[in-house]
Amino acid sequence: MNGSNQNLELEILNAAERLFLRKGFSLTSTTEIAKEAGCNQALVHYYYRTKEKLFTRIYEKNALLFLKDLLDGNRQSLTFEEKIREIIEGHFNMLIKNPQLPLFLFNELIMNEKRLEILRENLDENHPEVYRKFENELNREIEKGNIRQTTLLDLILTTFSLNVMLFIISPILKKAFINDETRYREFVDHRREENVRIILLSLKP
Amino acid sequence: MNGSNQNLELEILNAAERLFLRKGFSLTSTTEIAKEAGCNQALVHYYYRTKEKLFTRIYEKNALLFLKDLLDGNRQSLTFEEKIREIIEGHFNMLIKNPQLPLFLFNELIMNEKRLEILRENLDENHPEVYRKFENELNREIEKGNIRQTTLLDLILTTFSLNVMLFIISPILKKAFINDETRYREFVDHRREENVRIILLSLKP
DNA sequence: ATTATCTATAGATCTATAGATAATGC
DNA sequence: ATTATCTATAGATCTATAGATAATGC
Repeated sequence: MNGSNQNLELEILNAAERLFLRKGFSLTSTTEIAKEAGCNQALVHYYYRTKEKLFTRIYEKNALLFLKDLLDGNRQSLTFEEKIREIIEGHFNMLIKNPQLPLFLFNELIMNEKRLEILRENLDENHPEVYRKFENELNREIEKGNIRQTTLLDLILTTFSLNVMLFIISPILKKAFINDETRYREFVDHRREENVRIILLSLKP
Repeated sequence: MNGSNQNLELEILNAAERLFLRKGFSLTSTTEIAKEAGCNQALVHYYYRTKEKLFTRIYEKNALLFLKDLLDGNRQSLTFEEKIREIIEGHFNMLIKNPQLPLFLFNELIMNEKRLEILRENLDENHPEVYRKFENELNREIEKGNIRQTTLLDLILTTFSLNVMLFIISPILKKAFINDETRYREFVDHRREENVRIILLSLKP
């Protein structure tokens, strides 16, 4: 309903994104999307044909957002440890901007197996070289004895776990433990540092 | 459809639980529950009145299962470190038995704020003493200098994150990284040990 | 008599499309 | 002419209930 309607097609896409992210595919109706976009329900189908197609488009966009620059390695002349810190913090900060993203992606993936393909494609398309490059670096550091024996998968999973779960659990945190908005933000900052610390510690030989 | 129908009321509850856990509230219809239970759709409402009431009952049961003995401290004469290991592994093993639990609980919570109350009640009812007791122990260990300065919330969140995320992400893991079932189970065992290791390390002064 | 089970249906969605009308680009 | 927008509606759900029939407990 914002953006003064001069481009309804886009308005519908944005309305759909807001609603899908908040309530998921099955609880969001095209009627509701139309209402949120400020048009009638037929228009939603005129532009995007089916609810499924509209959803898939939004899911793809967000899967990309979630996976891109996960290991974005073009942070030049840093030590390996600094690089890891950058990656963890970068990922964490992306989550601050998009806190509903992980639950949305994981959940819709469970509800419809087709969506796994979208995630997988995005993984395949975007990263193989970046991955390989980072994995090589990791292995070099292990050989040098700077970090202990481990795998890229373990490192990614640990980072993912610590970073993502904070935001998945945040509704509970906010209402049951940290009701104050300022204290919540302080806690989030604290956890960013904590996660970096935990991961770096876990890599020590 | 199992259990040879002598108790349809229970059969319906079980069918509903299976479906709700797999597909969530909104994608599961009472018609489908009836079919899965091997009866007609009216019976579902006869026994449980509304879909919402039926769902709430199942949600409560699973919230309890998820939260109970999280810190169950009656593991007698162990050192604090051994106790922490027991807690982490106990939690992890509960997740192995109920891998769909976390995503189900978190997701339905987002979809309907009312469900937060159920989680909160379960937290309040079950734990205050156990929490306090464990927190005291934690603080004593900190004073003694055996572990570094930290809080119970941080410790719980870290444990939660590392343990739970593995199972949330496991569909992706299975289809995109570890296709072989045996290797997947090995990886799960490996992560249990890894999580214990990471958490214990993070507590060192 | 009471409880369990079934059939049938009202009423409320919701998605997708057909067909009419208005706006825009030549 | 073509594209955008609207109204109206078909057809497919789905939940909840009414009312009939079967099974069970005295």
